Amino acid sequence: MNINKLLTHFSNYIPLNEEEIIELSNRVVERSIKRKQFILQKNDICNNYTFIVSGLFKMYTVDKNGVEHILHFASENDWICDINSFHNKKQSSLYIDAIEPSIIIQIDNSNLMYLFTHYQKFDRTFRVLIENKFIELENRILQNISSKAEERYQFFLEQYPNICNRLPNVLIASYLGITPEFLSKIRNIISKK
Amino acid sequence: MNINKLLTHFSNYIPLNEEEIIELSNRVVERSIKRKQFILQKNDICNNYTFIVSGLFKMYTVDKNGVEHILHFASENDWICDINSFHNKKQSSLYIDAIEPSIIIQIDNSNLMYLFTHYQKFDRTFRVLIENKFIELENRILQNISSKAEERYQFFLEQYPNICNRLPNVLIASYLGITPEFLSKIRNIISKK
DNA sequence: AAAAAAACTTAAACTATATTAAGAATAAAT
DNA sequence: ATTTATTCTTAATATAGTTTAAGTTTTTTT
Repeated sequence: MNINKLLTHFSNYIPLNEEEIIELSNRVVERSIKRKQFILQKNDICNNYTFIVSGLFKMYTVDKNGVEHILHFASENDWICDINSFHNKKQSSLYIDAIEPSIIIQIDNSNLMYLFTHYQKFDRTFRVLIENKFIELENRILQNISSKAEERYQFFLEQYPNICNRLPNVLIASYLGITPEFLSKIRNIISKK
Repeated sequence: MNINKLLTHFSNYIPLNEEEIIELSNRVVERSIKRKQFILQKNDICNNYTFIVSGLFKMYTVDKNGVEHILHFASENDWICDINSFHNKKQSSLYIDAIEPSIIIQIDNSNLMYLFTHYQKFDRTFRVLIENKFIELENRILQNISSKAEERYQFFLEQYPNICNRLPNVLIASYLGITPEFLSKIRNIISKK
């Protein structure tokens, strides 16, 4: 059962007891998502925290010229959510769609709030979860303000070995904030070293 | 009393009851910090969450060439902490020092853990705090991967009107990830518009 | 008030990255 | 299996940002 993958994930933070497992299981929904299917679109309110059982997603904006800028990738055992839209119930400016066919488990706003209110553990676990994501983002900012594109690319390959070979370079370039043409040039330079 | 500023800050999230106020008050320490004084240096373990009553701090790395890269500014009613070092008790790669003479209130790791364990409210409040900081960082990443330096500068001025005129341009440039010379050029271009 | 340190500006030469365009290679859909 | 769509590459030209260096202004320290 896919819910087990979620329970194992939680137990990496704080193990859940029987009651918490039941409460959680009753409040989540499993879905199967096709490649290119959206789970969030601009102007929607993001009403779910999404846990990825298997597959791969990208979260991005589209600028006035139609160019995508990728804020996050998320794959198995990770979460994806527009937290700003989710907590403040405001329209999202982001899209989330599947890069690979995926299986996800979602918990919606009211059910998550119920868990937060009735079981301290969830507040705690989601605090730690977001702290870890915050640390990741801090590192990414530091990279962006202090390193050239080539270093950022190398760092990306090292840091995300499990997803980098599942991604076309166009998407990696978008994540790094460079054009695909320039990434191609960088790859050429690296290969000659 | 400066502790009131911290209590008011908390009450913007969830008001504290009498007992919680007492517990909190007994577990924090107030300090006065001079300009240029460090509250965290590289290789130290960050043992405190720091609330700023008044003043202004910068948090940054120093690269191999001795150049500072500013990850965060933090001023009155804000928190500053190397969360990675704090939670994982590992050596920090960051510095935090005061740009202005400042008054701070600190809570150390063991006291914060005590509050987390005994009062759900703190877990909750710190979750929401970090969620908000996460959202800010997401916006900054989006800016960095999708905008030119001029736009990022204009956005910075709009988003932080309270601190931008207290900061020398050298530090703003470092935060934006550009050289001071180039920021000077940008400012010249803007002024001619 | 004077001296020292830090910040700001300008400009020329250089390097990193973007843009445009086109063809080749690969993957996805029918 | 074929077609269609997407991805990758190359190269020439353009723009964004850095480096170096020097002079000026402002702020801080003595």
